[in-house]
Amino acid sequence: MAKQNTVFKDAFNRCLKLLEQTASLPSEPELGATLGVSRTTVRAVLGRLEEVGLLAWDKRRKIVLRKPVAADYFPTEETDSLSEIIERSFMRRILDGGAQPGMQINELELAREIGIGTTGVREFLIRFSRFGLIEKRPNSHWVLKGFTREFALELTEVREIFELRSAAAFAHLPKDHAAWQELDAIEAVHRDILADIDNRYLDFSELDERFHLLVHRASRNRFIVDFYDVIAIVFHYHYQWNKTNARQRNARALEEHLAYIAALRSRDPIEIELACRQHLKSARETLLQSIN
Amino acid sequence: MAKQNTVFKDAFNRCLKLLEQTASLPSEPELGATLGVSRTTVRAVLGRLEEVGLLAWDKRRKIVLRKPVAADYFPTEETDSLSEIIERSFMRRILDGGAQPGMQINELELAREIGIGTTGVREFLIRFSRFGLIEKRPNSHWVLKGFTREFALELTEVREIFELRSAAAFAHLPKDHAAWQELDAIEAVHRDILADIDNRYLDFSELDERFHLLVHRASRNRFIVDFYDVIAIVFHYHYQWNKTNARQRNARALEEHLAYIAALRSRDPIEIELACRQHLKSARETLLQSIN
DNA sequence: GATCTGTCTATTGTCGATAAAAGACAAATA
DNA sequence: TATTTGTCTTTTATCGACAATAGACAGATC
Repeated sequence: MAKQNTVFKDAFNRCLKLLEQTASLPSEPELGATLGVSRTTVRAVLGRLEEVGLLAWDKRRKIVLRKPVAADYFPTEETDSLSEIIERSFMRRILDGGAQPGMQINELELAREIGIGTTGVREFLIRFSRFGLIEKRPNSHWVLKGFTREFALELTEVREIFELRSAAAFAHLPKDHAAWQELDAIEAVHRDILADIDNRYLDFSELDERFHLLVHRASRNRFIVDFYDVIAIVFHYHYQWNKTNARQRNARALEEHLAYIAALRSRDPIEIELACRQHLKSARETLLQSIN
Repeated sequence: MAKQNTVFKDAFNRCLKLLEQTASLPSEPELGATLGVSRTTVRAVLGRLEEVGLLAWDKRRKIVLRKPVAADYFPTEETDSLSEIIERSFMRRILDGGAQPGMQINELELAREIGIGTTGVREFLIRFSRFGLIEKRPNSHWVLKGFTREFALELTEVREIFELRSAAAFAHLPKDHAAWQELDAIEAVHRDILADIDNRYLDFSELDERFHLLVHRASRNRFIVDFYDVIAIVFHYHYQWNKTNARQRNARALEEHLAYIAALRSRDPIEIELACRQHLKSARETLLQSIN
């Protein structure tokens, strides 16, 4: 096969979700915009919906015939794009400890294990190299530098420089800037999660990313914003991996975020710096604890 | 062809340089270490040297038969690796102004124009994307963000943060650290070039990179050191492109470097910061001038 | 006994081919 | 007249294949 049709399958699944709530579907361009795919894909989805008897489709008339059931959905394994599959698989290896620093990475072997072609692996490794965890020896193999203490310290050093700067810049955003509204929304989610912390503490990871990215964006500097990708991926997988004391840890981080948000609202540089430093310090400690 | 033999050709050319100075060649492993290639390539080089009558090769005996002439060398176009070719070609497009911000980048078209396969182009674009000049729309094209004023400002902002920090760290390196010797060597080259500035002002570009990279390394932070790649590539091509007042500009930068080096030697944080800021300021101005 | 060479295998770099997905344009419809 | 649909072309994502290069191992040589 030349190209996986994951875009189609994922769009199809998301379209089924829409079907659960409406009696008919909108026009092709509108549907395309909703699902974030091209009309070509929309038509393929509609075609399949008709085929399995979910939809009567004739030009502009798209009538839902029955509600979708679980069996109508494509399995989730088939909707993940190649890069998602390989990233997860690769990070698991690194974080699960099966991978020692200094180890060689073999493209072909990796490709076989994940069940994809070498091109995919190569492109992934190139993209991934910017996270500083691997390094290429030209005309030869990649070397795993490993998720070490040094890595974590170097990462957090730059993070702290950038975030302190971004937080300071946040205070200078004009009052009508969309970031303030987003900050309100984020704060509300914080309170929601805290109110039901025992059940929802795992929602923190995603919220954490959303909040810090918002702060970094205030720098209006693409290099600072892009660097947040590195932090996000490390913390994302770190949260998935290290679940010890997760409830307590996340509760504490949520409280720190609330203090940080309040400081941002105050627009007082000193308060902002204090709250930011306080939170970054515990984030660093959490990360370091998981290494040794 | 599956793979270019540029490694072989480049090693061959560098081996010819060695031949100009000796009457016989060392063992295969030693030669490999000198040229930075594997024994396989060394043997291919030796084989060719024998073929063209430059060398009598029998096991350990490798006697030079005649001095190489210009015609023995492979043309330099053939010794550049694919990534070098494509990088140069691509940067020329961006900097020469033929490329407007917002423009779409077509992989196939680019590949045809440069005369390589699409895989090479894709991998290059992925690697290149970390420089912040292009951006990918998934399942669709790349977008050129362009070498704009905003780009230059964002780049120099981060550069200044990192370099000030690295310069401060430099002062704390132990006295016997190899960096101090390298600093001496770099200073000597500065004086050499200044003494013959009219003929050698174009040597500045390479020296500039060597000096600033040394400073950045003092941070002992891979993210800071890696970021220097972005700066290096931009300034490298910028120097090649914008030759107006190059002599004067480089002479000034050389003087600033000397003051900066003296400040580093003094280990006085305030002097270092002053000299560093002074130089970074004029570097930024030079870069900005070339844009508008 | 250490290093070198001959030989062989393993791995990377690059290509062209092909299905999926995006996107352009004109005719149809409301 | 503004959308929508039908049809067609262009472009990307992914694969497998193969030459260049790296690297391993045993026998040869100093």
